[in-house]
Amino acid sequence: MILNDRKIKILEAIINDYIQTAEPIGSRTIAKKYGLGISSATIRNEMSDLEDMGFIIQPHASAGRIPSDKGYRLYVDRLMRRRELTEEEARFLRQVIASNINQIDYMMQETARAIALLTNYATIVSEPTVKKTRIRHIQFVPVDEHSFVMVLVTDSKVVKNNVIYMDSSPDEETLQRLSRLVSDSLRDYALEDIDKELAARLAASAGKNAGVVMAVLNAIMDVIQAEDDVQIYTSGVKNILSFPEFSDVEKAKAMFQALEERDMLITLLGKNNSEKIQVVIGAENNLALLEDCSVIKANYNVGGQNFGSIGIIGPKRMDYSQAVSVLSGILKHINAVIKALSGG
Amino acid sequence: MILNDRKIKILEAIINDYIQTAEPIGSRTIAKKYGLGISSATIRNEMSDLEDMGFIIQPHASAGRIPSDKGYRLYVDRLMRRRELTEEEARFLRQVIASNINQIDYMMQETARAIALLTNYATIVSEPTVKKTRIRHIQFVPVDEHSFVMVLVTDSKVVKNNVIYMDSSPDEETLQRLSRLVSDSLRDYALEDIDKELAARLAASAGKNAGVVMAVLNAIMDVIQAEDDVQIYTSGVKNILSFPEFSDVEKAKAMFQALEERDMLITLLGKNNSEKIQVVIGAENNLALLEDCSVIKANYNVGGQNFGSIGIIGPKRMDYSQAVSVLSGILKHINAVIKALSGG
DNA sequence: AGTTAGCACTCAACAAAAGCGAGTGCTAAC
DNA sequence: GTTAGCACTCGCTTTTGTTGAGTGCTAACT
Repeated sequence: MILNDRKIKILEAIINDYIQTAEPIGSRTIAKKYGLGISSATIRNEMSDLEDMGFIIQPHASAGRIPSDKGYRLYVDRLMRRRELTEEEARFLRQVIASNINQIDYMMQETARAIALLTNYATIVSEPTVKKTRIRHIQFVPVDEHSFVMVLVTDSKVVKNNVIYMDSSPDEETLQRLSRLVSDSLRDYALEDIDKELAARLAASAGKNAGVVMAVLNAIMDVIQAEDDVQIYTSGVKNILSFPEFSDVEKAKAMFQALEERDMLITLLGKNNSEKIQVVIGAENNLALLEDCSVIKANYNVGGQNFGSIGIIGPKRMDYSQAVSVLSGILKHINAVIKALSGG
Repeated sequence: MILNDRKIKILEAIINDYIQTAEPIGSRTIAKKYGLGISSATIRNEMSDLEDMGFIIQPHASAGRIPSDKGYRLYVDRLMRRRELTEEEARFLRQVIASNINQIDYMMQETARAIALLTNYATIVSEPTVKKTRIRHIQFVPVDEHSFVMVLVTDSKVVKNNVIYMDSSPDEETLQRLSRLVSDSLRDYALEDIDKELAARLAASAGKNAGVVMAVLNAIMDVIQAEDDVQIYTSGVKNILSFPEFSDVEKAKAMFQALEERDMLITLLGKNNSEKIQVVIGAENNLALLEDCSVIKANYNVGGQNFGSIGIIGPKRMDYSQAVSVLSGILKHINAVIKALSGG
């Protein structure tokens, strides 16, 4: 059986309608609503074919049809019209990014928020670990008699700070001197390469300030530990409640639960270096808990090897077109900003 | 009519039962389940009195009774037994706080999380603004040719950092010198007192580095702006879905919406200097959207005048006893830690 | 006077039954 | 190849009963 033009038109009508209404649609309704110039009976025959070919499904005998995963796949790959962002949306995204360039982690959180706001879908963002990045600079800043701050800048320009408490914090001069010592000694070390042994060695060279140096290195190791893997931010999870497919509280709860499982989200965002936008439909993600969802995802580049990802999660009948547009729009901005900042 | 001992016992039974089951309870069930040594008919008479006195309500004619706000109030004020935290719970709280003393904002976020985890209620935490705090130290740390970090320490020991981008960032020596200049000039200034005029004056004194100084002061003003008011963190909002009173998706959605309204949460946490734990029951909070909820809240002290608040939000039939215990437990730890850290 | 058994009454909640209507597949005519 | 027509299906909504937990009242009992 061949997928002729008319079948495609009908399939398109079914999918568009279902995306809008979340209700199965029947032949008569298609005939009336979408003037295809053919009768409901003809549509009926074509729909029967489309079902045989696996593009649509009948949830139960006397109901209309809904798209299958395969149907959505066809739609996304060949039918969907990619729409442009409106000037307003583009401006909003630009603004969110521009006003958060000072801290990349914060920027990614805000990005997730902006996407969720714009699309009304849940959004997850992963931020790459700093483990593999190298130390560029360390500086100590006095706080009070008992504490000082260690500021750590990595070569991916991530800034971490950590307050270090001591019985008695060194004076400003000493801190300054130690800053230089530690900074010079550790420059270009990868964070993950700092271990107890190195710490001991460096502490020894600090003479009577060994305790301070030791505390600092412990703090650095804490940073690594805290970041164990990637950082995951979610936003707009509550949007799930708006979709009729989750109007059963139990289902909604399951979704919430799923979206709190770090491991699952990491799997979901996947690990690959593609810079393309990927669409994962329904069971394609191989996660039983999320088989009723689709994900639009893409990677963004943070200095060479380090990829973070952004994913938009919605029901399978999500507005793929919009989600793809928004995601591609935001990626453009992020990549531009990151490139510009990293002194390109 | 007098609230004699027997009435109180019955009221207590009603409330305890309702907290557990979320179902109205009738006289016969009380007689059977709570051996009070009187018949259901007697209980019936007493319940009729309790209803007249406004402590309980009949949701509809042929249903049992549920506690009214007034009933809960009596329960909280006079009947409730305050239970101790288990050793395990206490250990958990201690550990959460201890492992986050390095950054107070992060600590408060984690605290919210811990409470939500322990109680299964939604938790909100507010962190006081830094506007009124005074600058203690400012230090610049180089990042790359185009940027450096400004680290700002206030007298409440809050640390903020902000990446500053320039066409060409000064070299390390210059940064060091400027750090000292700016730090010395601004020490003891309240953040909110930094304005354009002061900025211009200081920039002028920096000679050819006026641009750098100006950028820094803009960044500081950004910090103030970003913090416009208080910072609010929420956690465990999804717990709401577990309560039968929100099993209707629309109601749940309304709650989610409400818990995203900053202004409402700020009102909810209120502003007062009491260090006591306060219980706000149902409509007492004067927020129509949250009239079906109760809040257990308390302030914690961050250096003198600055108060942040923690609030636990649940349905009116929440386990007040547990919530109060957890909150008082955590407050003890937080106050102890903060006092210890602030070099007391 | 306080307590209790007994009874008529109410009403939400559940379940079965009935009817509706959107949908299908098939057939026969165009 | 297309379409009108028709019998049939079956989930949804509405209706109608039925049940049972609960009440208030009365009369008898301690």
